[in-house]
Amino acid sequence: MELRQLQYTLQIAEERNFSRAADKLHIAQPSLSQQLSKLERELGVKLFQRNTSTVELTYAGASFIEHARKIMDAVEQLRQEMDDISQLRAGRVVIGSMPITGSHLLPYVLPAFKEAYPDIQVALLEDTSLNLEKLTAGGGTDLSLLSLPLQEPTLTYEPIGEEIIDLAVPPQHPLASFEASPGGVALEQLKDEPFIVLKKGQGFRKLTIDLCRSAGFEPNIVFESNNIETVQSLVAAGMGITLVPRFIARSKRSELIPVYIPLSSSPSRTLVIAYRRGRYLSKAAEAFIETFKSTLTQRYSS
Amino acid sequence: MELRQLQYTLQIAEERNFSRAADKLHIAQPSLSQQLSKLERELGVKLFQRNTSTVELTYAGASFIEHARKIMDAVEQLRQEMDDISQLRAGRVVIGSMPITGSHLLPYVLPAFKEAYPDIQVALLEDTSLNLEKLTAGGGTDLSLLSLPLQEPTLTYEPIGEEIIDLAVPPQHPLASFEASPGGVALEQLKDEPFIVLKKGQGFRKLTIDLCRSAGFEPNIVFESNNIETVQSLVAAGMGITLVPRFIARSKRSELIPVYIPLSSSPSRTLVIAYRRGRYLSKAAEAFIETFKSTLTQRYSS
DNA sequence: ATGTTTAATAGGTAAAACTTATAAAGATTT
DNA sequence: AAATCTTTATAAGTTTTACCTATTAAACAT
Repeated sequence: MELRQLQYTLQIAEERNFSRAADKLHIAQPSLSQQLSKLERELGVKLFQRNTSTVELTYAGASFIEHARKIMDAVEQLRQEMDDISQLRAGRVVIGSMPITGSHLLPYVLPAFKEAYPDIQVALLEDTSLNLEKLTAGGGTDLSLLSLPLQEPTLTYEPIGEEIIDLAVPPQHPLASFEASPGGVALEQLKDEPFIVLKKGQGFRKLTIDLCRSAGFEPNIVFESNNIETVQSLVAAGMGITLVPRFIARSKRSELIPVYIPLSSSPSRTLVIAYRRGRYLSKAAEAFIETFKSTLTQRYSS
Repeated sequence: MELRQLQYTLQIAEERNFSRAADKLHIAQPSLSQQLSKLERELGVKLFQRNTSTVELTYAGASFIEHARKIMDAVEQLRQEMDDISQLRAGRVVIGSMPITGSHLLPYVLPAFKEAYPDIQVALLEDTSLNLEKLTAGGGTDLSLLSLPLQEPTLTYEPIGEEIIDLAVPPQHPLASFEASPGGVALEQLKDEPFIVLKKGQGFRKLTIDLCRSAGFEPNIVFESNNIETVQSLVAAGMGITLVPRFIARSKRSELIPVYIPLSSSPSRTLVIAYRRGRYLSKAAEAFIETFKSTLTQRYSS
């Protein structure tokens, strides 16, 4: 039994005439006779009582078309669904992000994506960089927002932007006067300052420490937190200083606002969307990357 | 899209391995790869994320097999239904019969048929011979129980039995003494008797009159009824005499019982099952004819 | 490193679905 | 009543396609 045969049978039942049905099906009439005969032989049942003048359904035929209609409907539904997915009218992307990036970048990207592809589900998953890499490598997420360098060799990535890293100090701090300074502050000036940083496992902690080391000193860590917001609040309260990605500063609206000062060396981190090397990227995932890139350049390049 | 491809895809999804799936499908592995590729190309969607070591469903693939399973189930159901019909485990026969035959023959046939083919619906339709012929010729019934000769030329028939015609007289009638007589009574002896017959349109009325005429007299009709039972009751009550098909006499159990006497010429009528000439007979209808014949010979031939 | 197992590709064959041409049977028209 | 039109079925030939075997390329295990 073939779908073609179901379709042919339905058409014959509708037209009650082989020649007309064949025309509508864009095949020659003999093909139709052949296919129906073959089907009837296979089923062991006559579907139509026919002679040269009339074509009418048998009991078996009536039962057949009833079922056949349901089947063809289901096939049409399947086809429609596949078409929706390929046209990005449906789908699902699981995205992993670091808490820092997730809360400060995605709020701009997700609405744009939802508008462009309203029927694609987006699932969000926050974790530390290290865990995200493992998850993505194992297929737990389709994409992850990370910053270079990556540890997992099975991951590949697309860069989506450079993020300048600024210094954050308490308002009453001597360096606070450099806020508007075009040159900014040199990292070396911070070697005796008390540092507040993120806890281990978070990518940005490692970046902060690496920057200090490359400036020739080991940072004096006086406090650690899992939350970059907490870190900033502590800084604003005068507990110490820290480095922060610039994107985060902008969205800070709370009571305790530190002073953000550019660093003279303009250090930066590269944000990437990482995914499994060699793995097929779903169209939904591809669309997400595209939206992400265009949204960010639109927002931050100007 | 082909049913074959749905089946193949389901098998791959089950095995998550092309070679093993190909084995189970009894095809070579390259065929499976080809068919899946072709399907994916047609749909514009990758169904499986695969490399040499792993085969896993994509989002689209998961959605596909969900639909595909339903479709294959429906196809299986259709196949089963057609098989049931061809194996006579389902179907429907519409049978027409004359009131005489219907009430006296079918009660023996229908139970046997129901037992042999419990899931075939039987619809019964009683009418006069003439109307039945028209109905059957027009497709209103699949089969009709009639007696020869038929008027409609588009009908053909299968004989199912000869039915002897007896004379029925009141118990106090002079001829009643011939009840046990081996030779019976000659039709000619009835030429001055008052006849009670069926009304016009009923086949047996015509037969009765024709028999009298061929015996050389016109019957003296003193009463007419649509119902053979009424006719017999009137005879038993002494209102006149009549001719009756022998099968009917046997089932008479009421108060008013006429005396049945064989006729010396042993006239008979041929009962037939009639159906449209050249028309495809459903297996259910064929089965009914078969059951009818075997039931009657079993009952009356001994 | 080597051997094994995986899916994909290439080339050839056989099945089958399609085509055109024609026949047979009813219905319709002259 | 003969002829014509219209219907489905059959025959023969062509094209498409699903399949096979052989082979390749990549990943994994030993």
